Amino acid sequence: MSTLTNALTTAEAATTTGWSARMLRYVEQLGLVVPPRSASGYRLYGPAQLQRLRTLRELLERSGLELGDVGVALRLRREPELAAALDAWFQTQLETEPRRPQGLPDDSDWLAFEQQKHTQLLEH
Amino acid sequence: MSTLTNALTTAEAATTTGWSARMLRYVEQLGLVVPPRSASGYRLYGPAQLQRLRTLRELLERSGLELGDVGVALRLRREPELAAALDAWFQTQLETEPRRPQGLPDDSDWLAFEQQKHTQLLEH
DNA sequence: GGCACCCTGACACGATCGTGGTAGGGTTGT
DNA sequence: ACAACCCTACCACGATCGTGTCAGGGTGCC
Repeated sequence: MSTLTNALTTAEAATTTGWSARMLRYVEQLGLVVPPRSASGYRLYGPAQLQRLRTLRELLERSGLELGDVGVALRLRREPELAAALDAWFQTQLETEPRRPQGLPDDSDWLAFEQQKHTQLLEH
Repeated sequence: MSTLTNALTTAEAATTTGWSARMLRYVEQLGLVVPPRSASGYRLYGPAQLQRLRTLRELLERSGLELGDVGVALRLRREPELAAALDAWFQTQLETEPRRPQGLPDDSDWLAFEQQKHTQLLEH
C-alpha cells in the first residue's frame, strides 16, 4: 500500500491516530480535518492531517470540549461577522441606561447576512 | 407589583422578552443571562437583563447558533488558555514538515489546567 | 390567613449528537 | 479476476439538549 506515497488510507490513519474510520469521516463532515482525495475519491491522510487528528484528540481530552464545540469555534473563525455579533452581545451587560454608544454607525442592520449557511458547512 | 422597583419577576420578564419562564432559568443555568436575586431568592430582571435576553433572541435567530453554542463561546471568552489552545490547533494545518516553529517555549505542557471545570459553570 | 406568586427538583419527550454497523457498489494490486 | 480494500447512504441506539409540566414548599401582600 502506501509505503511510497506517505499518505495513509482511512483505516490506516484510524489505527495510527486512535480514531475509528467512522469517526474520521465524521470529523471531516464537521470540517475539522479534511484530507485531500485521490483521483478516485479515496481519502489521503498526510502527515499534516495525522498531526491534526492527534492534537485534536489531546484538545478534546484536556479541555472537556466536544467535537461540535470545536466546530462552532471553527465557524466563528471563518465568519468574523458572527464573532463580532457575539462580541457585541457579550458587552450588552453593563449598559443599564439606554445610552447609545454613538461610535457605531447604526445597529439596525448590525448583522445582515443570510442565515442557513449553518447546515451546509461542506458544500457536497 | 413592580411599578416602582423597575425590576421584573421571572414570569413578567418572560412575557416581555418572548422566552418562557422555564427557558429563562435554563438560560441562566448556561451562564448567559444571570439576573440578581432578591433577599429571598427571587430573580430580579432589570433593564440590562431584559435587553440581553432580547438581543440573545435576535442573535440565535439570525446566526443559526444554538444556546449551547453561545455557552461555548462564553466559555472561550472566560478561559483564555482554552481559546489559545484552539488557536494553536487551528494553525496546525500548514505545517506538513515536522519543522518545529521554535518561537514557542515548548509544547509539552502546552495546555496544563484541571479539566472538569466544564460541568460546573455555576458554583451552586 | 389566604391567594397568587416564586423557588428548586424531577419526570417526560421529541430532536439532535456521537458512534457503530451494514448494504450496495467502485478501485487496486497481484 | 478475485480478494481486499475504499466509498456513500442508511438504520440503530444510548446520551444529551431544549422545553414543558408538575409536585412540594417558601414569600408577599391585602
